[in-house]
Amino acid sequence: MSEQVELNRSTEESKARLRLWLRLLGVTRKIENELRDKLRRDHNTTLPRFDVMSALNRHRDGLRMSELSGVLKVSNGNVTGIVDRLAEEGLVERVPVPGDRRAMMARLTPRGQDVFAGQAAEHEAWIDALFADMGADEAQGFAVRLKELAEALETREDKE
Amino acid sequence: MSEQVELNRSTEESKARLRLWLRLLGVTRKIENELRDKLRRDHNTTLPRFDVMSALNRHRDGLRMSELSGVLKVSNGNVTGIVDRLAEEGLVERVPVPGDRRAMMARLTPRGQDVFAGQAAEHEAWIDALFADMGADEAQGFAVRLKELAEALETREDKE
DNA sequence: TTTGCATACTTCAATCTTAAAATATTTGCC
DNA sequence: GGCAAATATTTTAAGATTGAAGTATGCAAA
Repeated sequence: MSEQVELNRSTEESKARLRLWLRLLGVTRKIENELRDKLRRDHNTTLPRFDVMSALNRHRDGLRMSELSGVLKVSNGNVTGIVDRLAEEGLVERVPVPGDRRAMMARLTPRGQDVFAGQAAEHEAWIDALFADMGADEAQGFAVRLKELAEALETREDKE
Repeated sequence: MSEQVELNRSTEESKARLRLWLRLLGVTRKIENELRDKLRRDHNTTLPRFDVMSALNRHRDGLRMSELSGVLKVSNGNVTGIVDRLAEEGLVERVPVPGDRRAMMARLTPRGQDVFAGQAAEHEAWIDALFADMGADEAQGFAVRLKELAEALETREDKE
């Protein structure tokens, strides 16, 4: 009978976690959709392009293609295509890595930095408005907890 | 000077919200990638296919194509393609809506229900493991707060 | 009842995305 | 030095995704 109780508790717990996951996914998609619309409307760009430029903006010396895909949590081939298109427009450039001819650094061009600066300022204001419901303290607490969760995920043995 | 203080406070607040958003996005992508791998490895399917079947499973009478895209927060054209592929495999079927010849209901076939049941059981266990860091109470509190945020987002005037 | 706008869905072109194969280079081992 | 395995990136094919255009049907006002 205590096992029955345990089973019920466990099932309830897993249901709670599942609901949390579905909420997380729903909120994230909703916000992504809003940002996508605004980026297209106001800056004639896309979310993946913004993400790439944002990552490169945080790393002024540039990032290797593989580091870029790692940061963005997308595949290698994916960033190849996005960087190709940004490079065609002169917003990003590929720079060879001294000492390793296999590798390539991607980095913002001066024009890319200018263009991104305008996008980023608005982006921050959009986020600010979308999360208006949440004060700074709560947002920070939330972020800290999510960071712990992320670390737990990284640490996890991927045996399953 | 008090305006300077206000500006600083406001900027700090918006930075905290931005960090929260980046964490939310990062955790969501990480988990999506894990689920994608597992679905492919163990069930030879994809995340969008699972999402469609999951939505249809929660609505046994079926959903109109437009309801389906609304629930999943993706475009109409997108679900058309995914339902096409699921229908080819006999997992989903399209049913005309009596009284409105423009509309179509998508619903799981009996085989689709069987196949999905197997996927869903494992999916719940995966989520349970991924969120092992978080107890049921915390997960529920988190979910409640996200729901409030989602409602605030829905209510927001989209004037910007 | 006809005409025009709205609705539901599909199609289309472009971009994004993944997983796997291919290419080029580096590194370790003998 | 030379070869095998590992690493960094690109290419490829299939699927996913969007936004806009196209098609068919419904609805409502004149």
